[in-house]
Amino acid sequence: MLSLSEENYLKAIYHLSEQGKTNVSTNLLAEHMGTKAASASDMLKKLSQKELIDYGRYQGANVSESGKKMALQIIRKHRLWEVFLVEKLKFNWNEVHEVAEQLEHIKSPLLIKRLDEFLNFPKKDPHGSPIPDEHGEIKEKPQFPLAEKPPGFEGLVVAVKDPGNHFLEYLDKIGIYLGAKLKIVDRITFDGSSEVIIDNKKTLFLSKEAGANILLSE
Amino acid sequence: MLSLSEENYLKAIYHLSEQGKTNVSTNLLAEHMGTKAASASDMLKKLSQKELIDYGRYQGANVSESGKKMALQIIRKHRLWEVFLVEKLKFNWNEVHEVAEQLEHIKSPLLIKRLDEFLNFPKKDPHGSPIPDEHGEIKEKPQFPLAEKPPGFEGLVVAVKDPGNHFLEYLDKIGIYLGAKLKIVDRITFDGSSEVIIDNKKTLFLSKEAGANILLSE
DNA sequence: TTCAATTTTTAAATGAATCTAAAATTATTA
DNA sequence: TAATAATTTTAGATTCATTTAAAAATTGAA
Ligand SMILES: [Mn+2]
Ligand SMILES: [Mn+2]
Ligand SMILES: [Mn+2]
Ligand SMILES: [Mn+2]
Repeated sequence: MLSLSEENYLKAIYHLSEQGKTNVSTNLLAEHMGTKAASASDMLKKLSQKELIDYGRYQGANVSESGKKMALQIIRKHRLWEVFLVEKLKFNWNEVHEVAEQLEHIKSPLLIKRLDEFLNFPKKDPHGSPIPDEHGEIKEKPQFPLAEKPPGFEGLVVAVKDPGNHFLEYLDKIGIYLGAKLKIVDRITFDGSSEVIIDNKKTLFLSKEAGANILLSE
Repeated sequence: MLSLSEENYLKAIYHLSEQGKTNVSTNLLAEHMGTKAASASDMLKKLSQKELIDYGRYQGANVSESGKKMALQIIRKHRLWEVFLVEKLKFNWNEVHEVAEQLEHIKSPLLIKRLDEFLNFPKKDPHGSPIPDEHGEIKEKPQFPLAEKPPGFEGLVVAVKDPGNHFLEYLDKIGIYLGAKLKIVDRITFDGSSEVIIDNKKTLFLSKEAGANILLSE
């Protein structure tokens, strides 16, 4: 059984791998965990001993098959709890992550099975991220950062790439939500920002950064 | 902020105090926690330093005012989660305690406020124990162990004193549940057992121990 | 009321998770 | 490619929760 710290580190390594980074470095991991490199280095050794990651000194880490499975189960729990908080307890989507960070460590297979049933087997968390099934399988339709699509493109807002608090608050403020219909009207060459229309109604300008963080369906 | 261990020890001291024991002893506490006396002794010193208990070397411990408040908040969370598990996730009443033992440590005032609302402000947990309100107030109607009431007495089953797994399973098996109407028909002098009728239907014999653990309303 | 049994505390160790500082290794750049 | 810079690991401490063993205090029985 993994400790709370082991679970959090393993999840971080998995998430960093997903973001393209292969051979996750000690410094990057420490930064993500809010700890120092020495601590991350110790943990890499420990997770490696448990064969949850492939790791060699100075070489960086990658999740192993069993590590990936473990990580996905933790992520499954995290996202199911986030759905619960929003759907049942009326949390705002920017209030759920911290609490889910705690709830994801509760040990009870029955609890997760029943929670999944209670929530009617949701496929997405409140930020549009897919919820792995009990075997760690993820099915996700193709989605694209708004900033990468040309003017004229129309799609639905299906997720945010990095669901940070401030970004979600900003989306609330400007009226962008999951499921909103969004048409790209123009791309400003000067700064890479986008002019968009939401639900055929409101026109908005989104910075390059915002556009990179909003994911659209085809 | 209290650590997980501190919370569990404090709660244990509170529960033991409630069971009549004044000046909770190191050994008794250790036994309840499944640890050794040395560990309990260390923890008593620590909780005393934080002024959550009144304690002097060799003198035993009693919860202080602030300690009682803390303990009742943890118990509030524990019991709200138990209600959630039974009412919403269809757990049996004998499956909830272990999971609630974990869930009670989740730190989020908003979560508990919303959970309480979601459950429609329950006053009792699935074993009939009262749920303290947000100020730590408990209101409970008088209740009596079945074994202490004479033949002829009629009342409702309102709680079990010590909701251990095996006892709850046993109650399920013989058809006793919270809210059942129960009439005491006879008391057997030989072994202190009781003959009872449930819901004016089924006649049963209950051991002295079982009778002491079933609480009836007036 | 004394002294032996019991209880409680303290001392010394261990393992987990963290830190700072120093050493080792790898990467960069002049 | 050799020195320097950056990264990573290791060494040595610290804090927390636990243990075993020994010492101290209390209790209670003769
Ligand atoms: Mn999250
Ligand atoms: Mn977490
Ligand atoms: Mn319980
Ligand atoms: Mn607990």
